[in-house]
Amino acid sequence: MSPRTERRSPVMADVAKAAGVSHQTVSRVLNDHPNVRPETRTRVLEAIDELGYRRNLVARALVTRHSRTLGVVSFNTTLFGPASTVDGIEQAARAAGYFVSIVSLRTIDTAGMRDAIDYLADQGVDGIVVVAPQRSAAGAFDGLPRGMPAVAVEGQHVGEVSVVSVDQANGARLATEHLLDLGHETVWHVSGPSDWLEAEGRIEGWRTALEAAGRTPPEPLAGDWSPRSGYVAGRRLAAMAEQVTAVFVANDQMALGVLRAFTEEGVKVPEQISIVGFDDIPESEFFSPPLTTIRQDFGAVGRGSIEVLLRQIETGQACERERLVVPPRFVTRASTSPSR
Amino acid sequence: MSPRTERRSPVMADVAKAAGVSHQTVSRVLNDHPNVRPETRTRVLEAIDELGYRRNLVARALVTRHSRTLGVVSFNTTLFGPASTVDGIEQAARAAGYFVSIVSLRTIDTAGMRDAIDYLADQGVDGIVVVAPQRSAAGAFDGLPRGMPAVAVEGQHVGEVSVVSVDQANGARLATEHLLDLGHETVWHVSGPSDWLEAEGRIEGWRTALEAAGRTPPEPLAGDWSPRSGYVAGRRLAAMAEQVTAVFVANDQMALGVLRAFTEEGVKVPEQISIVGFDDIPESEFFSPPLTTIRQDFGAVGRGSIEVLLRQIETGQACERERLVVPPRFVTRASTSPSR
DNA sequence: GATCCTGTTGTTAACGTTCACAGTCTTGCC
DNA sequence: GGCAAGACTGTGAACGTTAACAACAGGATC
Repeated sequence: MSPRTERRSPVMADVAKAAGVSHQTVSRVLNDHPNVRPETRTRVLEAIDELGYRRNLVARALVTRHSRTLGVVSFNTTLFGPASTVDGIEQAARAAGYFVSIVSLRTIDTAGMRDAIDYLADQGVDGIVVVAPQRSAAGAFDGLPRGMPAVAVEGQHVGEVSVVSVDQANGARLATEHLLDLGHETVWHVSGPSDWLEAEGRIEGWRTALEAAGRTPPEPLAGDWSPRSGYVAGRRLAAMAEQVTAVFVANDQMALGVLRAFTEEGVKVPEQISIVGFDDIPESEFFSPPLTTIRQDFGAVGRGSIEVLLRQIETGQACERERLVVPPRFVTRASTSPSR
Repeated sequence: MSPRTERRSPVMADVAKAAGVSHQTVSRVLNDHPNVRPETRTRVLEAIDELGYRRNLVARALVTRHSRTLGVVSFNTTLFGPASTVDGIEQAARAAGYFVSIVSLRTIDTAGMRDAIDYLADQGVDGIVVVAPQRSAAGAFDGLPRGMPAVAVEGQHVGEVSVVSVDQANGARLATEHLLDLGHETVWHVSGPSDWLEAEGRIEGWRTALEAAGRTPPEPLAGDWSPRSGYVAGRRLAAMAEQVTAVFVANDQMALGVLRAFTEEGVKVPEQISIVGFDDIPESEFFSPPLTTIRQDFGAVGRGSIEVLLRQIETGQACERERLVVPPRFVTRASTSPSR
């Protein structure tokens, strides 16, 4: 093997020599500086093309102190919601010319979150998006390196960080009012786990809507987002089928479990009991019956978070905390009907 | 603001000065070199702690030519399968001390794949995992920078790259044989889109099993993985309910659509028609009826791909292409019954 | 007592880019 | 023709780390 055959990839100096200019001129061409003679520019471009030169972004990051990489800390990207949010983040970031480095946590706790943030900060990310849907994740931002731009998605508005989220309470209100409008006396609720902010918001919206209509909210049944927990709640609701005519379930997966329990117990939906879900996962339309639900625009949340974060990065982290709220949308299908 | 209050983060030289050693000794401590006196080591460690020093990984990457970052190119990480695979990849990579940079494509074509790979290569990743489930993605590896370690997940065994995948054909065989064992005369198939390798593998396994049993495979109904396409296929199958007693559907989402169509048409599952799905998504257990299906261990695929990739990276990309096959598992529930 | 090894430390030079500044060459204008 | 202003280009020094090598001590070996 001659050194020629296995030579390593060309650097800026090689291009410079090939084009008969200085490395700095090559740099200028690459960075679109105005003051380069068109003729010189094409000569450099040709040399780049011929040598197959690719700029070394690591070296660039070292001197500019910008890696053009964004960090994302998320929780269980296997779930539809987080997966869609992260997808939206990734698309938006790439469109803006940023790479995305992801850490997906198995469990949420302050320590794990901090480790994840540290890990990303070490890598030299320019900013961090934290999908922090749990109350217990709040402390994570204390460990943020000073001056590191950050955005919380579905998190609390604490400390200095901006927050992007869906208006959970409003979505829940929409669902509950829809059921009340159909003439139901009251609306039961299968909730998400208590330390999740989304679960809280939905409980709040549901409760508010009931109280505004002069009804006393029944005790919510607690689930954990999984179809199984919905199934368990569904069994309990089926046992009280005499008093229950309408249920607002905090997500579509649990709604599926509720539907399954009702089917097993011979409870007819929507004839006996009406159900509204939350999320609008792709499957919901094909449940039996097709599920009326509240759609969250996860993509918009992802895009919004990148928008806020980039504004922070590009304006030199002006620490004005923003709050971006994405409205949910009511999607009507066949799982609700007027009260008998 | 005095320069003291807004001083920037300390570098190795600062630690060295504080500990009264050279920066090289600090480097040695950080990299666990053997030849450092224990006393010196603790002194350095104390200085690091006191100054809150964090090593600059970008500078390190520049000189070592290793970024400890792995690139992942995937397709629509919103779907359960890809999302789970990517999650497995991320977990395994992080456990091995690697960052993960992700590009999620909207559509799969050779050009898009190449761009994605180039993009990641520019960033200086140490290796690339390509989730390339479509035939049309095959050409993407030609654009791979020479010497860049790479692994294809669910891809074809072409060129020089290693492949990690689930044994689709075997899973389909399991499903089909199960239905034949129940006494069904033949098994119909709702397939995935034709250019997907997984779809092909499942068709192949289904066909093989039927032929081995001396049956002539009926024409498969083509779907696109979505519940809606399953619904469309389901309507057609319901119209032929006289001849159809068993259906193998190429994924659980389409199976949901089929179930919905059957429900609308009054076709009873499993009494009239038995159904087997593929994937075992978390929802399947709560379909009506709960779906018998083939479980894919996406996590194992993700972990396996990282294992193969790291072996390639650490042994200096010895270009021996490996082939790792993850076996699927049959999960029996309530959507199948003996032939009437 | 000289020699050699080995453990420990320091010095200098990369890595490949951008930034700051200093040139040189036009061009236009008096 | 002289001169300033602008366009264009080059030179040197960062950025913060690791690699290569040199230097020095102290003990073992002959």
